[in-house]
Amino acid sequence: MDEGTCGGGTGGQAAAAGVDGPGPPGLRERPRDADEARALQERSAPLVRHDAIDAGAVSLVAGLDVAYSADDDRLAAAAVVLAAPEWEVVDSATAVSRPRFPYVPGLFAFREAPALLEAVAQLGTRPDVLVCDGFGLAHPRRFGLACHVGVALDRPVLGVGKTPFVGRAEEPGRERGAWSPLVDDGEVVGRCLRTRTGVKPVYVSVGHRVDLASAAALTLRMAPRYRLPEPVRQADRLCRERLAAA
DNA sequence: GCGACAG
DNA sequence: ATCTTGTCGC
Repeated sequence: MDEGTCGGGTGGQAAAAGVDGPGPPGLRERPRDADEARALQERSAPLVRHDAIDAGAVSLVAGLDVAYSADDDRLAAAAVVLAAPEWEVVDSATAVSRPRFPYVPGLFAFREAPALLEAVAQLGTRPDVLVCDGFGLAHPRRFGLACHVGVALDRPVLGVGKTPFVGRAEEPGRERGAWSPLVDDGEVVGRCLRTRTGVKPVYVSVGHRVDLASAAALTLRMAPRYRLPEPVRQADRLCRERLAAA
């Protein structure tokens, strides 16, 4: 593990009171190369669980996102916890480090997950669900970032992507709440969901310990006003801010 | 073989 | 991801 500077946040100063955990082997280490990374994903994919959860009963959600520096090679990860039903920020943490893996479509998690897990470990709050900016099962090997983070933490995680990666979906109805299945290789790997009437839809997929219907319902509840779920918007804002600071 | 390819 | 202003529309 490289050096990494962490910053606690809004709520608890006492670190590590929230989510943490060793998780299964491999997911917290850096693969030697792309082949090893792919093998690790194939080995981990069977561990993903789909559990139905009551989206309306979820009260604490953590949004996760990463920002990259324009000039140097720093990267900042943020985890922001929001409380339903108004989604006000109740806790947050950040971690600054360097990418530990090159950007390769499909191996995205090996780049961002280490810093994200570091930020999550700093939280003083234990969220019911975590939301990643990216995909879960909607991935070539059915093990995208949301699955990687979910299995590593053994916590409920879902992914919300802004642009399609794998699979195809028909254009959902124009109204908020309309959706269509995201299908890849004959398999439903996610859902194309319209969170705002007349606005480009988002792509929801299962990360871990949550099923697709629950993930979509929760995504809609977390996005009462903007296209992206509030936790993701807040995490996006915080990691950029953290990068702007020294 | 060629192009596409989450952030 | 990042480089980047104003502008059209609800």
